[in-house]
Amino acid sequence: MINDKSPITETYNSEADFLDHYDPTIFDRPSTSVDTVIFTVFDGQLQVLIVKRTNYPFKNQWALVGGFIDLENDETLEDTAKRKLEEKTGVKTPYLEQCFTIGNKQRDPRGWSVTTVYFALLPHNKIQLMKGANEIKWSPIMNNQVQELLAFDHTEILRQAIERLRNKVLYTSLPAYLMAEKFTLGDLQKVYEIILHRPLETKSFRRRIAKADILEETTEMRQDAKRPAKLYRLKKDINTYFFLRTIEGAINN
Amino acid sequence: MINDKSPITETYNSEADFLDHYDPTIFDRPSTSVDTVIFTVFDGQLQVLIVKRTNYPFKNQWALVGGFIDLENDETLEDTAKRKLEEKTGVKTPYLEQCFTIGNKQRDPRGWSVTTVYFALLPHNKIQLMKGANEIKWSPIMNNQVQELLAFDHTEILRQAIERLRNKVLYTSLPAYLMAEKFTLGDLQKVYEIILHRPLETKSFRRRIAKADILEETTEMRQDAKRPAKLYRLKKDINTYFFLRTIEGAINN
DNA sequence: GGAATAGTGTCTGTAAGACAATATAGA
DNA sequence: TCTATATTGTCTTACAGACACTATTCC
Repeated sequence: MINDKSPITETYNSEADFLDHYDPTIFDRPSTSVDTVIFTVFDGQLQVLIVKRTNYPFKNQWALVGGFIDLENDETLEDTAKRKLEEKTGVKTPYLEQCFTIGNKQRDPRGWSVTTVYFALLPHNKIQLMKGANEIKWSPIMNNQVQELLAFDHTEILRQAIERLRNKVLYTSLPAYLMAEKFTLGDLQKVYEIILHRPLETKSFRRRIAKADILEETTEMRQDAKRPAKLYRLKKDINTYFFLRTIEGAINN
Repeated sequence: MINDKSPITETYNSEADFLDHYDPTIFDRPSTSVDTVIFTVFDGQLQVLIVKRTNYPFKNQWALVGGFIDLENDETLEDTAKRKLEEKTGVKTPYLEQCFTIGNKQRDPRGWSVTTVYFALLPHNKIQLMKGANEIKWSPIMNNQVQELLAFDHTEILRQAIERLRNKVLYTSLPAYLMAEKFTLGDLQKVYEIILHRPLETKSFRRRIAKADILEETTEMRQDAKRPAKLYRLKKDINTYFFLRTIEGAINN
């Protein structure tokens, strides 16, 4: 992998002159990819989208949705994430947030590799998984991991992404992005509880959501088994709300 | 920049077989770098370390401390950040946090480029800037920017890093990492105020710091002009403290 | 004593936690 | 009616904001 071309020794007259003679192969570069942890909630569990790899390395192992940057067609890193996400789910504009970047010598057997990890939140309803060449499925998260053995360091990436999500749910309205078009406050609370893995006080929860002012009532009610519940929908063009106080729960110690 | 080698069409017998024949030059890769926004506080101002570039592109312009990954010697991205930081400041283990990664087609005139941005917090005392081939200096931040015209998209990177720092200072003990060995509570409050750009309530501030339990008293006092103040020092092996409540200040709206 | 800075007392306000109480459906 | 879930009332607690007050130094 060591490049034996000689380093730049010439001097240039201007920025333009330099760029005219620029040789991108002089220095070796790490490989660069984007991986997206695509979360949804259903069956009472937080689930993550995984894909079976069809190529080496880690051929036939499950992995997070990701891939290399298309230098021709992707304008930005986020474009790469969105492109891959749309390829697999058909969804164009979900909640997408950059999480962190992992880069080191050992994570890829092919050598130095950098991956920027995003996480996406999708409502589960209406998502039709795009079955292309490879298998794809939702896998439930238990104990901060999926049952499948994941390729590369994806188990660790997943663990860190879950931690980030869980932490952020303590002080934001993020779970709203996991909901179907219409939902009840009970539904939303359930989603918070599934992610946080702990029951919340109903009264406090409703006070918080009311304060955030991110929902609007619909005229409809959900008629389930017992008392009907009012259906809400996320207001248009609403940003994630940041609460000034965190839900009680061990952040420190 | 388009690579004209043909893509992989052969099939391999095993992971090992694949790796034996792996050619890293098949696909073009973006350039990958690390930039670190090195903050300190002195003269009543938040300051950032900048270096004058000696090479193209942006020759002779000021820039954040950064550089390319040394694929041979750096094990991880953070190693790259630490190496560059030590080269410039001589400091080995400051507070260092990964901030975000920017990758797009236009940020570098040489083409697709990805940079992972870290921010570091250093106490100003005792730091001897390492004057190597190039000029280096602290530049005060006013209005979320420095006076110098920075290379690449570093002005924007700096802006975002400041935003991140400022936001985090509202609910953490981060500024403790900017302090000299011994300091008074007044000193610490001043640093909070400089970063937040607003005066804080002394009583509330002291309550918060006491709650965080990150400091220990020394027996010494600082004898300044008027009433002496008790000197504190950061406890050993203390983590950043996360407060459950944010200091009042517009996060939403 | 006066000025200046260090440090405390204490009242108010806001939102979270706890939990009891009430409301509305179907069986 | 009873049961289950939805929804509200309200008391307590924790901690931030406001601001007055006290303490300690030098002049």
